[in-house]
Amino acid sequence: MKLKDEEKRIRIKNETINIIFVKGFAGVKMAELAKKVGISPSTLYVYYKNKEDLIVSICSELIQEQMTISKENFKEEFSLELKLKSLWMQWIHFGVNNHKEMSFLTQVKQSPYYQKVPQNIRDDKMKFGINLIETGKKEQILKNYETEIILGIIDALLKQTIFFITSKQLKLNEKDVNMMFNITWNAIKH
Amino acid sequence: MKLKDEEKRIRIKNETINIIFVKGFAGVKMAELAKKVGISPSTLYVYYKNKEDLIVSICSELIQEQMTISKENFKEEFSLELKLKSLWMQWIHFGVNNHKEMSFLTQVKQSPYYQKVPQNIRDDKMKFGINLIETGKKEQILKNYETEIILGIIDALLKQTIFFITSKQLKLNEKDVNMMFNITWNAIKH
Amino acid sequence: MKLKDEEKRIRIKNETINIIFVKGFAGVKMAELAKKVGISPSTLYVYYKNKEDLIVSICSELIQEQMTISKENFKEEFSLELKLKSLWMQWIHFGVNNHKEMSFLTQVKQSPYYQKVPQNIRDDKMKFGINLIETGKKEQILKNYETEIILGIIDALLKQTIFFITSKQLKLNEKDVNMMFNITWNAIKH
Amino acid sequence: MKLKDEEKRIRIKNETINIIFVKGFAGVKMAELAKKVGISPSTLYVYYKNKEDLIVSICSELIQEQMTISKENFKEEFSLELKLKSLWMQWIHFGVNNHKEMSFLTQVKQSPYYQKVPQNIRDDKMKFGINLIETGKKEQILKNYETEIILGIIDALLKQTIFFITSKQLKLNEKDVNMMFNITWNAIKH
DNA sequence: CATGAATGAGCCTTCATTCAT
DNA sequence: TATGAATGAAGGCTCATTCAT
Repeated sequence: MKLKDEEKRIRIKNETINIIFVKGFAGVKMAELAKKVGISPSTLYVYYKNKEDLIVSICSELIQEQMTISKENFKEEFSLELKLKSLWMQWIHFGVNNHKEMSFLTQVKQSPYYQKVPQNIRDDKMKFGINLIETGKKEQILKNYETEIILGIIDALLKQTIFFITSKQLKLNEKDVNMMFNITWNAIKH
Repeated sequence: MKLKDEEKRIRIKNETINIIFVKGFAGVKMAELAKKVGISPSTLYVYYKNKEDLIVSICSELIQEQMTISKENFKEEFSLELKLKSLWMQWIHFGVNNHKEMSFLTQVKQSPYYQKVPQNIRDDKMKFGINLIETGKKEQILKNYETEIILGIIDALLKQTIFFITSKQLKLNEKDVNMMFNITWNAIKH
Repeated sequence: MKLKDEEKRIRIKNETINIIFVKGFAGVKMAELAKKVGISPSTLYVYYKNKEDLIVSICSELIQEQMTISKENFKEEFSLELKLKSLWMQWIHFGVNNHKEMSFLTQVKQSPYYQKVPQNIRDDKMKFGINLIETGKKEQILKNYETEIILGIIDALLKQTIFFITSKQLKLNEKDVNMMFNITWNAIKH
Repeated sequence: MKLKDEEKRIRIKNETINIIFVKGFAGVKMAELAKKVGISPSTLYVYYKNKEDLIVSICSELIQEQMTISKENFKEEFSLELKLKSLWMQWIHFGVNNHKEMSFLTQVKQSPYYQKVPQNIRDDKMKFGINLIETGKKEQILKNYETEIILGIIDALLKQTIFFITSKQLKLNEKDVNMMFNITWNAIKH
């Protein structure tokens, strides 16, 4: 019984992400969402308090999934460059394999709903990277830029790489992805 | 006989941009917009056919303004690096001084309205940069990456720089902006 | 000066009739009418007090034109049958040559505007026919039905004949028109 | 879970017909209609997709009701004259007892909405009469006029009869209705 | 828990008419 | 007189949410 419910909740979540990917943020109509999931509109309200709760919950879950992945496969014995590269690759994989989810996050971040995502979740999101970078700066492996700047550069080039991969015109191979990482690394390393 | 007021059209435009900046894309309600401009809702329809026309027209105008600026102050005698840096600085200035307009464009691009912006306007937007880059590749000053990749790298780091400048926490000085250009230049130069 | 104005009034009238013929009664938008006439919407209000006045005035004028035509070519020395046939032919001609005007009248009669046409104009409309019929009944040439019934029968078959002529599928010749009159005459003659 | 209420749909239908009868075609305002039915305006959209659907659906239903009635009580063994008279009487009864519905149909037919009534429904409407008439022409009982002409004559006199009966001034008795049928029959019989 | 009908609040848009020149 | 901009009043429709079963 409990399992079945959880499965329905997941279907709602996936369908929401899908609709936003296809029709954009304004395309999420509760009635249409219900129809695609194959349930009644009012049943949505059994699983989520209201539309805001639906969007914010999914958003929070996605952020936390993203964080969890960062922590896995993290080898303490790697050099900073390798640690970062390993993270980079994981993020690329996550971004490419969860293209729709990334699109969802991008759109929610520009909407008023993002304000409602609990502060701690929004904060935690970057903590992992921040730690890594601050260590790198202390050990004088990374340039002494403000942490936000280094993070921003990584983030900008990472997202651009994912965009390249998922865009239909370009077909990036593994060498290209390495190249993009090298650009990033050269930009921030001492 | 009152004359249609170009100044009024501009006020509508600015107020629209302002509302989108403050409340996001879904916040544009024709009635509220009219109120802020100080006219009657129906008067909006004297200047713009409907909401879509309002958004799309403003978007088209902004893109064209942006292009016009690229063409000014373009010195044929400069080296490629200086040409690019000059463009870079202009774009930075434009982006920083037209922060709200940039936010408007970003949001429209993710909305279905962007499809309605005339194709030629959407195309022309990048032509200027494309020419510069292809010349640079021919002269072996730039790396032989696909043009879209070089453009994408420039675009990602440019936007990130503008974000740094306009974000409240960071206060980038001129040296920092130069630094961001150097990162970009190093990433694409041979 | 006066002439020019009158000519403009007539253009407004004709365009109104035309629009109703093409787009139906709901199609008369003051702004569109003005555009078709080639004047400004506000100029309409120089010639007609408001929309109701426009419709009602045109309607009244048309009814009176129709009446005037009945009186012309009326030969006192004709037999009743010939008088009626002569009227019948005139009405047919009027209806066919003023197809759009007839359509206008038909539509106005079913609209609330018709209530605003002065009672005396609405009454007078039929007086000519009424006199003829009452004389015919007295002289026992026509059946002794109530006058409204005889008038109604004539009216129904007359309009149907006009409809036949103006409908695209049927092409009535003169013989057919005579035939339709004979049907009518047989229906009412003693 | 409340069940969609067929009875409510019928109330909407009747109220629509009523409003058009009293206020004419332009008088149908969704909000007012809802008020008269005793529901919320948005509830109308549960039963009909939009205003056009409301009008067109009701129109189609009425046409089909009218056809169904023609088929009932049709005696194959009757002579053509009796068959026609039987139809005539049924149509008269229908027209008189469904005065408002007839007024609805008349008005819709002159509006652009009528174009949206499915072609097959519009076509079928007359098929019954057409068959009867063509048979009559073959058997040389009816005059050899074009079928449309015979149909038109019947239709014109039928509607006029209904108008006589429902008009307040005249009170037709059964004899008068017979008389009107005889006029019609004489007009078309050989 | 599940549902589909029902709704109120709100939005975009139209249009006859008036205003100001 | 002629005009085009300006507008208030209204109408159609949507949609998140609740009601009643």
